[in-house]
Amino acid sequence: MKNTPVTLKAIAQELNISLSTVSRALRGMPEVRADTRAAVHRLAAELDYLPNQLATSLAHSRTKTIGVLMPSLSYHFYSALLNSIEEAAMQAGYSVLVCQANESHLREITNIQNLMRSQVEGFLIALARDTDSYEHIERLTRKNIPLVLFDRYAEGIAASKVVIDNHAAAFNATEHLIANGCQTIGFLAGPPHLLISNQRVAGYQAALARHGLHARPEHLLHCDFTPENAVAQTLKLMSQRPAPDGLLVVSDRIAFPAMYVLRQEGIRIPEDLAIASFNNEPYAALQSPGLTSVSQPIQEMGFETVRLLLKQLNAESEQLPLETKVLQTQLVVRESSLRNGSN
Amino acid sequence: MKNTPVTLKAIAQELNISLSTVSRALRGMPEVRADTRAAVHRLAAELDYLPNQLATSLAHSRTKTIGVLMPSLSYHFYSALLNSIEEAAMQAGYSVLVCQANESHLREITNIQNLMRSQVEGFLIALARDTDSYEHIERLTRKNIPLVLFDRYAEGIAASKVVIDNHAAAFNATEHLIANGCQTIGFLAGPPHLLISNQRVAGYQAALARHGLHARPEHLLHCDFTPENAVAQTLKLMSQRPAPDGLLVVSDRIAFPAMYVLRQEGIRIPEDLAIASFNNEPYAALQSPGLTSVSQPIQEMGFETVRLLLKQLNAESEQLPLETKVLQTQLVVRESSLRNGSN
DNA sequence: CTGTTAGCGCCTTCAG
DNA sequence: CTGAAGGCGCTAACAG
Repeated sequence: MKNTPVTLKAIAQELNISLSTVSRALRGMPEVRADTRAAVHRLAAELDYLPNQLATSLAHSRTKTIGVLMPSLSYHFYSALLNSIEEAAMQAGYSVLVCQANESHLREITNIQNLMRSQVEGFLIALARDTDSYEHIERLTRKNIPLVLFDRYAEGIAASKVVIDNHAAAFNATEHLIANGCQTIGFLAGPPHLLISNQRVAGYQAALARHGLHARPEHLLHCDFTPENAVAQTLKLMSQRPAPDGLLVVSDRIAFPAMYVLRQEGIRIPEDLAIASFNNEPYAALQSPGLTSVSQPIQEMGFETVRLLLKQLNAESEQLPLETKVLQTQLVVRESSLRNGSN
Repeated sequence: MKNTPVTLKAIAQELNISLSTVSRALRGMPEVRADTRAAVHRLAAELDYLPNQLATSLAHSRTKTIGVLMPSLSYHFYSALLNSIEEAAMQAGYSVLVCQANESHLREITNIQNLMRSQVEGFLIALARDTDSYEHIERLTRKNIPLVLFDRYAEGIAASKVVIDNHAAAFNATEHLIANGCQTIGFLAGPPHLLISNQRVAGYQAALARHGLHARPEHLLHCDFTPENAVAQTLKLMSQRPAPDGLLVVSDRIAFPAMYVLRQEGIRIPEDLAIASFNNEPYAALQSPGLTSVSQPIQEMGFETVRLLLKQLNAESEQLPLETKVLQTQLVVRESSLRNGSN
């Protein structure tokens, strides 16, 4: 026997009062007599009543929900970011609907549609690795749907965003390698169309130029973020002549497999090859040697992202000026890039 | 100007036909004339119509959604599991609503409530670390709400579950250490009330007993899964006399920091201390030395979990017999536990 | 083949 | 302070 769902109507009938009175009592509206309110609450508790959120949202035409689109939750960076986003959203009284694109452009598109169908009031998006056109995002902005991009964005999308200064961070990290005696610095980059990767490449190249070092194209290799590919590209890079004595990596996710295979190959870090990377995942500190890495303010990024979205959600006017929040990063220096002889 | 949401009614008015005809046309019901169907589809596409899922679900009293409750998505194991669950659910035409408890009992309770309010049709749950009473879960089973526990379960909950044989896996791993010459084997366990941890402890102790080795209580230490605590407990364990020459760890999440601090301390792996662990996360292979670890069939676990839930969702009778699916694990042997001299 | 009606569970006027 | 009525967007009989 299927127990009939406990609804406002059920409670009302049981108590021989009207449905609307029950609704008011349960929502703590002041104009309900104390004893009927008490009776309602008692019965509701007893029956374990939970409001049907679908119905509430439908009636309100308001879900108090925001959609979050992540490239992949298997990256520690994004799952950590999700935590801060969830917390910030909760504090503001919003729920979060999370989707992962699994780095796929197609999946990103269907995820956005699903979130739209679920009537999310706004979007928080970091682009998937494979996303190389942006009509699905622009469709959102055209409809004036509140949207904030974070971390992985793209140029030309008319949306607010929360990002770091990738160019500057890469510039600094490269200078750090140079200061530690590196003369021939390689770069393991992300996919060629990934903007934040390209910005980091540009910063790296600018630093080389600034210090009169030659940026050799054969020392710039692209990776797709899989460990296998990272290993392969690392080996390829090290087979170039002259071999690099320094290495900047676009992400710890690539740096870890790289360090692994370098150890296998008997290449000493940092003596033969100094390494610096991005994201400063917890595991970077647990490497031997510890991995020098650009730390991103994950907590702040999550909070800022939500803050910018809330601003749009609460805005009176439709056309809010776009904002770009650039967060500060910090190079966390560990042994992987420290050479005794230099600096 | 806020663009009025595009609804069935809007399309119907524009086309001067009835709302239900539009509905039928859009859902591909056969009894609609070809040309009106075409007109409807054209306009819907033009207006970028997306059905309001809240309304659809309300009308159907059916959300085709299952709630997934994870201890934390920052653990690679669980985010990988989520991927396979999402895939299996999608194949069956279900959406997934994910929550993370952040290892908190309280958060787990509120997450369940939120998912109930969202009218999920069933639950997939792995218990949070801090969960040590189960009324919130039993409330679900009492209401006959479809539920499958996976990985982290508890005894006495009347629910189907998908698990591994923790006792056997720990027994095997311990025997493997013994075969590699370990005489004094320590165990870094999880929190004292975590069933799967206790099962692993029992398996470890059984293996020791089987081989006539003494299970010293001072060689069994509990960790809370934070890296800091893992480091502290590792140091504490190694300060015991006699010092262990073998170590079993309840999870790679604890083994990684442990290996790190052991290296810091100049303790050689596996020469001084052979190590084996659980979960076989991708980083286990990237460690130096590679970490021997019990591999769980993540994909299969996700699929089985969904399959058992679907069975309940599609069941005619209310009271389906409970099922427990025990999946096979495999000890992936790497250098961390291999000693040349022994075996 | 199409329109009308009622209803999913809840909220919100508007009367009383 | 309480009840009745209408509506949120959609589906599902029931007529025609």
